[in-house]
Amino acid sequence: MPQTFPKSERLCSKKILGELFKKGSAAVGTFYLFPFRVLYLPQPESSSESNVLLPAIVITVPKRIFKRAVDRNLIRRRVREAYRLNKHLFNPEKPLPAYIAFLYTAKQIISFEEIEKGMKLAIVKCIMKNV
RNA sequence: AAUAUGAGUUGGCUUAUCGCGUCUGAGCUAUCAGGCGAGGAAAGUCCGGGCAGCAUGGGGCACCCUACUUCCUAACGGGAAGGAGGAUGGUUGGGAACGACCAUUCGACAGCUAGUGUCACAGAAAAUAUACCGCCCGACAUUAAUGUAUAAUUGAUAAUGGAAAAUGAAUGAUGAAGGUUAUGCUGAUAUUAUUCAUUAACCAUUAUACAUUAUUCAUUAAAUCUGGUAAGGGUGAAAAGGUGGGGUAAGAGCCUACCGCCCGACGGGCGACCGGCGGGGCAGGAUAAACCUUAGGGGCUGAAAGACCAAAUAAGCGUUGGAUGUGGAGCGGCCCGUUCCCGUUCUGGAACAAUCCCAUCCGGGAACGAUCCAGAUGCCGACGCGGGUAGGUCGAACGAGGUGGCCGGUGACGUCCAUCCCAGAUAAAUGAUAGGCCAUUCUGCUUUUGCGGAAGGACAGAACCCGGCUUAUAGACUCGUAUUGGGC
Repeated sequence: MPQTFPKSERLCSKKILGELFKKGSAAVGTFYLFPFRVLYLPQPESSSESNVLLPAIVITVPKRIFKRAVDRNLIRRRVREAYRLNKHLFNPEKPLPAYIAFLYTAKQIISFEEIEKGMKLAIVKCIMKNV
């Protein structure tokens, strides 16, 4: 699996984002794992012919905690890098979630090693839950 | 050299791997190769402009902004040069008040002499120069004190003289009761006269010093009144031009010299302004970042502007098809429909009945219908237009552009020439890992040099674009100034 991160793996549609963050939706699965809070949506049944696609993800860093844009940029880039280097953990033969949101919830900037460790655990847990 | 301070420049470098955005070229389906890829502030969003849409006849009011002069600029609240002023330091003139020169530096610097308002606390007083305190002349004769003079009075002391009264004594006189034998004698007590002594109120005279009272005069103080004052009142951010001299009852630009201030014309400067000259005794406290006045400027909204393409979808429009249905011409057989006639029933009316009239249902009879033409309405369907959602394209990366040079200008800046293309995303690219170097901090060994180890790299992330301003900024470098130390 290539370690690329093209546009198709980034969640940009406002509609889907609204669906993902809609409060109380039964379709959205959620769990907490330091330093993330993860939201995900399963694949719709109708589009079963394109099941080889990897999920589209979105990363958020709260502005309320990190006031400066530099800090938010740094965290987002580290999280994205951790996902890019570890997304091979997703087994294409098993059903994958379609959309994932990683919400960064730590109160301070943590190092790349810790983020990578958390990301690995989060991906594994995501697969387990989705099955 | 160090330190402080001001101004300016810079704002870690590099290699490899894996990635990201964009452009170009191959492929034209995977993909591959190459180029480029955050800042001086990208920040705050405080000014100004480009650009875009909307609005808009002219003028005025309101509101907002600007405010020494000249210049630069597309424009500005920005910048440059200058003017006046302030602060600090130095030199210097003067008796002082106050100046002159030099260096550094600061600042929104039109107008309180258009009008209105405000001025806490302190202070006599914060704008009316009066009240108050104070100072001075005068009046009044009031009070008090002192002094002088005169007069009176009272008291004290001393001396002299007199003396009521009291007490005592002496000498007389009278002499009751009682006693006694008794004319007589005695006779307490009492009364009284005289004399003396003591005490002594009191009186008179003289002397002494003092006191009191009254009057006269003088001085002082206090009070009252009239007037003159603005020198003084030490508080305050700010006190009614300042200093010296004269002057005065006390004072005062009241007078005078100097300083300051105001006015005038003259000369210099594009101008702000400056210079000397002449005149004026001097009015005008501060505050306009109070309202306000004067002069100049400002249409409103911002790229989430705006333009375009366009699945979906509502209204609407056009073409066309279908069924329904209207009118005319025309044909004619049934069902059926329409029309007319007859009968019956029912309703209503003619006051009631009869009868008649109107409309309706039912039954019977007669006539019409094919087809063609006309214009219109509603329904259903198809296609197209329209509309604009999801989405996409443009706006949007060649520009008041950068760099270098000549020339002009004190300078900001401008003309010209050469050269370069230097981020362009849209849930939003610049990251991760590993290594080396650089600088910093801590630390071990080491006399230093040096050899190691650890930490970790200032402020901070483009979003339509420019010109500014403001704010943040570790460290390094350059220049100026000041102080200190050292050397020549």
